[in-house]
Amino acid sequence: MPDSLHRFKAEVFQALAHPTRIAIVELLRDGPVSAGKLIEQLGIEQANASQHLSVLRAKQIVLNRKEGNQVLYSLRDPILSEVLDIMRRYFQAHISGTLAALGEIEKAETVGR
Amino acid sequence: MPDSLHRFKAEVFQALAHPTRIAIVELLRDGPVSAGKLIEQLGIEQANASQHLSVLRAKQIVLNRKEGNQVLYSLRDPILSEVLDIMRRYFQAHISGTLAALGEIEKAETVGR
DNA sequence: TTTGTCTATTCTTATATTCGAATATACTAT
DNA sequence: ATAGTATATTCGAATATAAGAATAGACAAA
Repeated sequence: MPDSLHRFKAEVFQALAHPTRIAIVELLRDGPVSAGKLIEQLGIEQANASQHLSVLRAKQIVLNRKEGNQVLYSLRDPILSEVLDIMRRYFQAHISGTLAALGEIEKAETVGR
Repeated sequence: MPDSLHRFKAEVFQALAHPTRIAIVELLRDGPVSAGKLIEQLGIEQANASQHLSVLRAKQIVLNRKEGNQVLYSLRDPILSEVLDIMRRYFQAHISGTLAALGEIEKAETVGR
């Protein structure tokens, strides 16, 4: 039954399908970071960050351990950094088209008009 | 502003964050396939498949071209297959844990109880 | 033109996600 | 104990996504 594989992958993608959560994964790339530091870097509400961390925890993207007063988060598997690296290449290969598709650009389209 | 990059990546992940759409991408791995063939392989409602294809089109994951009566879909960039390959490795590395996390297993947890 | 086949869109309903605000819990220090 | 700091959870409102049913459009064959 291949669909449980698909479901699993879909859940991982779903967990990564938010700008804040991608930012979190990238911040964890070089080693564990405390929740507080993450919140500071992200510049968002504490509760909101905590919710996103909760999503990543639920899908086992990140691990957390208490360190005295605070909670250290880390990437469970660096393989996920690889995925983001590939996404970076993908992005670079398609910048113009994808930015346009995302509605980030309306200029340069009207050059020939 | 790094956040537009994050937004872009998040949108791609979002597009892939559904079992049916993952299945579609995998079916397109070895070359273009018609919408009809896809629907047949997926075994879902025609309308539903078409909606998922629409999502993939909107995010530029797939390309489509009319071929007489039908519409041929293809992967825009095979790099996405790579991503799925990596996901497969990720999955294999964490099967038991992730299945448990996805609630697919309750057995073997009660061994020591 | 009419009919049949293939594909896309729209509509509705059900469910999920996201956010901020408020609250709760855990640990440290006094 | 009490107070302070760090983190998590709960709640409610707004928005997004998913599915089937029904409909529409595009092309091919007669």
